Amino acid sequence: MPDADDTLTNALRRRIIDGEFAPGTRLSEISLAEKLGVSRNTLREAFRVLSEQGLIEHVPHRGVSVASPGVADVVDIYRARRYVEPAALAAGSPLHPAVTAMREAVEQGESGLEARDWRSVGTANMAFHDAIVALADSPRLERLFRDIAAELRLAFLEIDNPEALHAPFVTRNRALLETFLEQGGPAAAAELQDYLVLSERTVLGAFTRLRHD
Amino acid sequence: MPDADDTLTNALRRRIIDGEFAPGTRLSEISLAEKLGVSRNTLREAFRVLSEQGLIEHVPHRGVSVASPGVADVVDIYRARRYVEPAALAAGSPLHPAVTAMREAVEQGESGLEARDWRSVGTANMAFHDAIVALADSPRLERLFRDIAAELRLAFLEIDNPEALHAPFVTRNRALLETFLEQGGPAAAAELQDYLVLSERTVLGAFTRLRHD
DNA sequence: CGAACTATCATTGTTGAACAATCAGTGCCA
DNA sequence: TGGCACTGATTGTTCAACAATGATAGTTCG
Repeated sequence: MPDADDTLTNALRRRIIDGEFAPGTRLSEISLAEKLGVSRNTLREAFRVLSEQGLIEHVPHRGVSVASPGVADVVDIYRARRYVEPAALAAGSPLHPAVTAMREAVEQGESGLEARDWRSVGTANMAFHDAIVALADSPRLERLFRDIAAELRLAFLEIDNPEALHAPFVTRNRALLETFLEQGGPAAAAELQDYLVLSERTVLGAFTRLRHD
Repeated sequence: MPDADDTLTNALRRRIIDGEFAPGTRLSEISLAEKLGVSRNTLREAFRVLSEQGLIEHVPHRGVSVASPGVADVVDIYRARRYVEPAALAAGSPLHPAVTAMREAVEQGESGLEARDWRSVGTANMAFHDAIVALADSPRLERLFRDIAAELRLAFLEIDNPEALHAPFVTRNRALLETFLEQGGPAAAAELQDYLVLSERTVLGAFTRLRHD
């Protein structure tokens, strides 16, 4: 749920997340401005925003390129997730509106699994964890997670084995939701810790298997 | 330790944090650009960055103004701090380089207290907590804290009773550091929890005492 | 032959002026 | 008094130009 306005920034953001520009791709001001039908100055403003969000990297006098998260980034992203998500879940109330979003995300993941639409499964997984963070009712933590989730999507794009990446976690999401509702936040938080460790290991495994750097 | 480059953005950032523009002040593009000796376009790019960092608020077609954190913001900021700082301290190693920074911050706070230089005490306090977050070795959490700390400074500016705000925490910082070194991370984390609750109460108290909204 | 140097070129950084789009305040009118 | 068009100011955006920087390629010299 990124800020609805800022049309250009969000359009560019979506394109990047959707993989239209592969991670690491250099984004030329002139050609991209022409492609998007905006002026260089306007495009540069959008660049500054996305750069601050970590979606693109800006090297002075060398332009911007789509971020291409490495192993260190994935490790850091999961470290931050472990700081935030379990604590949010532990303190979250089962009556919180975000629980509805959690449930919907689980169901959407299940139907995506059935249709073997891994892309949709990945989106549902992210929505599930976004809902967990929303339990904390903290705009600032939500912003952090939004940025982190976007970076993670770029990492997923690099891996390009969506089934192994997303499919295993649909049933885990369902189980986590049930634990949360039936046994309460702290029990679910413990389960989420293991969940995140496994998820990180999955991503890192696919990463190092792909390119050795 | 904000990104060293981006001279204009950082210059503006520092001016805002230093209170040159009071919270809520409207920042006119034309006059400010003239004042800083840059063009409107360049200034707008800096605006986008600072807006993303939460230091200024941007309302479309109505310009930007210096953020003026309210009670809800302070509450949220402390919520986020409680998520991050105690956990970082609990898992931190006494051998981490950031411990040196913690020690230096404590000493700087003590000498500031002696000189009754509350401004310097406030800076030292922030540096202390910044060092705590640095224990986690997480660039993304550090970025979160950097933004949060800047917002908090704006809230402090609004209150304008620096002694009550900063002085009580110098001895607490010293005590917290000793607990961390002598009794370990988890004990220090518990102490920090209470510390943050007290700090939040101090800020909120001064806030509601000042303006009832 | 290879390495260092230099010239060229493309791209980014920044500016200034211009105009459209929108908001805020004013005064008019019913 | 309450709504309404009008006006002025500010922001949003574009364009063209130039300076500053980095990358490339070609050249020269050891």
